[in-house]
Amino acid sequence: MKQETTKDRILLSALDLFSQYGYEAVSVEQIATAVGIKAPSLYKHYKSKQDIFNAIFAEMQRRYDEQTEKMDLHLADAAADKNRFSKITCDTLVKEVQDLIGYSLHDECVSRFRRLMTIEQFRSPEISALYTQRYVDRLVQYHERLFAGLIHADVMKNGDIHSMALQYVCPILISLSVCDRQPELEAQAMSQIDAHIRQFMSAYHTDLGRAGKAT
Amino acid sequence: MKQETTKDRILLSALDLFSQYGYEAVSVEQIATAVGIKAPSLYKHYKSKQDIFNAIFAEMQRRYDEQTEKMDLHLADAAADKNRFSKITCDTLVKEVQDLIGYSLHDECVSRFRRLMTIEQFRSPEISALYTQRYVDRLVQYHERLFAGLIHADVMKNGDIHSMALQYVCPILISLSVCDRQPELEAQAMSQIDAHIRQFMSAYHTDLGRAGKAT
DNA sequence: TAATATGGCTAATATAAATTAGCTAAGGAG
DNA sequence: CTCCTTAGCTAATTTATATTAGCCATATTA
Repeated sequence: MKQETTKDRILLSALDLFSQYGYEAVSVEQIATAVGIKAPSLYKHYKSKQDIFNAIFAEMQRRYDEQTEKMDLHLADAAADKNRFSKITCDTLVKEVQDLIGYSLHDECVSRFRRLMTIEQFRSPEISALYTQRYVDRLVQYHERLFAGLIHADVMKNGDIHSMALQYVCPILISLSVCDRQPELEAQAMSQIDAHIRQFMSAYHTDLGRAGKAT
Repeated sequence: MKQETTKDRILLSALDLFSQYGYEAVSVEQIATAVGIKAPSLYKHYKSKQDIFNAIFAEMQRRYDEQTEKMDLHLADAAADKNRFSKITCDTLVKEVQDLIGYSLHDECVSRFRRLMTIEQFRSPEISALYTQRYVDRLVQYHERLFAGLIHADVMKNGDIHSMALQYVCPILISLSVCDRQPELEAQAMSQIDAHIRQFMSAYHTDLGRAGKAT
């Protein structure tokens, strides 16, 4: 319930601008204007432009850690209860992915920060590694574990789990990046993801009959 | 055999710098220094910093059009000779992708320009659309046509061609972007791509027996 | 050879951007 | 009520950067 402080609004506005134009291309003046104050006033809250950037980074790292914890619990949950895996259907997966994409695309902070990372990813080896870790490896690893469970429960055919996870996750990641660039393609991307998951399951599901309408 | 002119060296150096730091973050002074001349001398060759950027864009567009034409011919070639499709094996595909990735990663201009596009992709709707077209759609469409041929030749199982192309291409695209960020992971990425293609073919090839060592 | 265009240079200019200094009003703590 | 911290402001400072002006040597061409 606490009202939005100026300090927070600066972060929000800066993230918004940085995610469109990149750190260098945005002036403190622009940030200040977006917040509705004058540039020198910013320095009452942050000691430099770089400091604003760092604060954004720290805050988003905090949120990320939070969310990672949730995902881990979610998976541990499913693993604890063996026969939950056998209940997983195409629709379950579609729904899960839709939620994920919806969140990733529509949470302003999350999507803006991802765009910012995309723009700044070549700046340092640390950011590069962070980007891969956060936006590729984590999702792949999550689905490796998921598929391992599904194979063990005889819901999915056996195979190279890593490659399977890649084939499942990468089209989703690419769709996400397309939507980051061209939000107007979101509906189309979502329906492609839907088709992709059904096709994927029709290829890898043990129960071929009802897995999808792939034709 | 014509020697490298200063005008060209400026483009090269500018592309190199832009692809690391982004347009805004690079000064004309840095470009000049990289070329080995003083900043004002640049203006004997290009009328502004923006003009350098535009020239890079135009030149890379030219090369791109050239290469697209080649790919089209390559495909038309294969289509003309029906039974060439049936000769396509896992190894053929692996080799083709290795060549493509090798070129995309090791041709300095191509890889730097892709990084530049990645950094600047949110600047305008035109660049956004160009990026998707160039780095996603084109490869997907190419493989849709390839797979259509392979299905028709009964080499691959039938299915949703678009989804199949996505599942094939996207892991490759993601690997490429990982290597752009972290060149040290290239060997690992290549072997993952190899495994991916074998797994993909083991899932979609009609002749399951010899398609891959996926286990 | 004379004339000219080319491509380099230094010095100058203009502007934008980040940051600092220092004033002031408002709101809470003593 | 008084004091002091907070958070805003304007004005000033510093530095960086893009670009222009104008000089000079070399090389091409008539």
